[in-house]
Parts: sequence; structure tokens; C-alpha cells
Amino acid sequence: MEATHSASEQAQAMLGQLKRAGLRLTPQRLAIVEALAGDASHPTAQELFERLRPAFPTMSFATVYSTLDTLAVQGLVGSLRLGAAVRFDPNVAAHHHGVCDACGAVVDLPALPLSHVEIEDVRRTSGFAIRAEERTYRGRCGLCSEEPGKT
Amino acid sequence: MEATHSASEQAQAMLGQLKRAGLRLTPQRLAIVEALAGDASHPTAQELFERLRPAFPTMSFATVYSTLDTLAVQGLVGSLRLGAAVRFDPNVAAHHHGVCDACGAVVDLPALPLSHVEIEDVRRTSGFAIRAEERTYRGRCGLCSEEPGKT
DNA sequence: TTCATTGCAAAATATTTGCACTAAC
DNA sequence: GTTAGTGCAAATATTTTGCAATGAA
Repeated sequence: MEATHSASEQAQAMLGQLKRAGLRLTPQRLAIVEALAGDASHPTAQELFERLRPAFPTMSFATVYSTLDTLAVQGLVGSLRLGAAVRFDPNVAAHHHGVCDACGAVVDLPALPLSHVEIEDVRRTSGFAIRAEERTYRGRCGLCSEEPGKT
Repeated sequence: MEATHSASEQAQAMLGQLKRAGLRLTPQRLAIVEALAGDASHPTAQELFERLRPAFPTMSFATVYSTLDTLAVQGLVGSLRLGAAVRFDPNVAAHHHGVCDACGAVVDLPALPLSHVEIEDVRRTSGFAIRAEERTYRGRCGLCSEEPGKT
């Protein structure tokens, strides 16, 4: 999988969308958008806060959370809960996630859309009408697969 | 899908496994196992605590959590995180979960094992070696599908 | 009797909220 | 100048931990 846009292109697109929605482009939002754009590491609010603290010593958690919530409402980031904390993902295309047993990394994995046959099967057998799907795989990421010794 | 065992049969099996593992059958464990066996509602620790409080006014949260953890270690219950709280599931067979957009219910849905072809495709394209899979579907449960008016 | 288990309280973790102040527009 | 957005502190929600007392085997 290759990135369609560079990180800065994506940041510009995200900022444009915020502006278009009539939202203010504060330095904090600038920084959070730039930190997140093109970052495939799925950081938590905590991690983003710590990453930005040097540049914005007075920025609060509430700002990080509220900015991430704003971005999520605008459809510019996705969020996934893995363990206790929510992680944020600038990749809003349909995809799944893999959590590495060895290093804990969260990686993006391709998703094929669920077939109508599968959706219809579930509805017929259980009555549940599927609208969306989230998958988490557990296993070993590419890097850790190469090091069989690792726990 | 039909239950293979009645709730009390499942409770007996769970208690037998605890005993076999050399663990003590305290009244609290008895009650938690019986509350959980055959319960497909995926209760949280909070919900179990409140359900059992009338019968065990002095029982603490720590006991509920530690018992659920014990059951999980013994492989007698599964746990899934949906939103802030962890939910517990006496169904340890491979299955997926559906969360109803309308009523919030968490229902069990059948799972087909991932094919080797799919696993191999992911490994080849991304390097990630899949060991296990968790799926959450969003949509409408059977009951809520019948009431289109509901939010 | 023994030691796993319980109950209680405090701590830890992640997130949300209220409100006065600030700054983007 | 307006008012959305920020910072701070306190509140909330969930889970974990330490430790003395209890009770199942």
C-alpha cells in the first residue's frame, strides 16, 4: 500500500476542511493536525499530548481531546479502542487493524468489503442487519515476524 | 444457533473446572458463575456487581473483577471491550459480536474461520502474520430491525 | 490450620466537564 | 467586537492494588 498523499498534503487537506466548516485554525489545531497527518502509528491522546508538549508547554489535555473530537466529527480521523485508551487514525479509508503480539504496534491492514451474501447470511440466521464492520487481528507484524526469538 | 447446554449445566461445568484447578468455591464465585452461565447479554463488571448486590451486600468490586479475571484465565469466559467498559461473555466458542445502533445490545453472531488464503494474502501484502481475529459489527439487532421508527 | 480469597479503601488510568480567560475571525 | 476555543482544575468512569481479616479445604 502506498500513500496517495504526502503527510503535508494531507495536513493541508484537513486544515482546509476545518476552515470550510467554519472552524478556527488555532496554533494548537495546526500542530495536532500536522502531528497526525501521515502518522500511521495510531497514537493515543496521551502520546500526542507528550509529543506536542515541548512546542506548546501550556496546552492541556482537554484541548487535545477536544481537537481530536472535532477532527473525528469532521470525518478527518478515525478512532479505535484497543485496550484502555482510544487511538486516533488519520487513515479514514476502510481498513482493518493488526496488533502485534510482540511489539504492540498497531498496523493498518487492507479490507475487502463484506459481500452482500455474507451480510444476508447473518441477517437470515441471526436477524442482525450489518451496517459496518471493525476487525482487529492479533499476530505478528512484519518486523517481529523476522525475529522469531522475541516474546 | 441452539444452546448445547442449559445455563445450570454450564454453571456446573464451570464450577467443576474451577475445582479441578484447585481453586476455592466461595459463595461469591458460585453466584458470579451462576449469574454469567447462559447469560448472552455480555454484562459488565458493574452490571454483575449490581445484580448480585441484593444477595451479597458486602461483596466488593474487587471480588467481581478478580473472579472474572480468574474465570478468564481458566478459559471459562471471554472478554470484549466495547466503549469504556469490558464486557464478559460465557460463550467461549469462536464467534463475532454485533452492537445494535438502536438499543445498544451486544449479540453473538456466527463466525467462519479465516481461510488460509486470506491469512496468506495479508501476510504477503503486509507482512502481518494473523493468529486470531476479533470482529465487531455495527447495525441493528433483530428486535430493532422490526421497529424502523426507533433511533 | 493454612493460605487462597475477600472487603475495604486508596490509587491508577483514561476521559469529560465547567468556567473564566484568550485570541482567531 | 464576538464568540469559538483554550487552559486549568475538578469530576467521572473503569479498573487495579495493598493489606488485614476471613473462611474454604
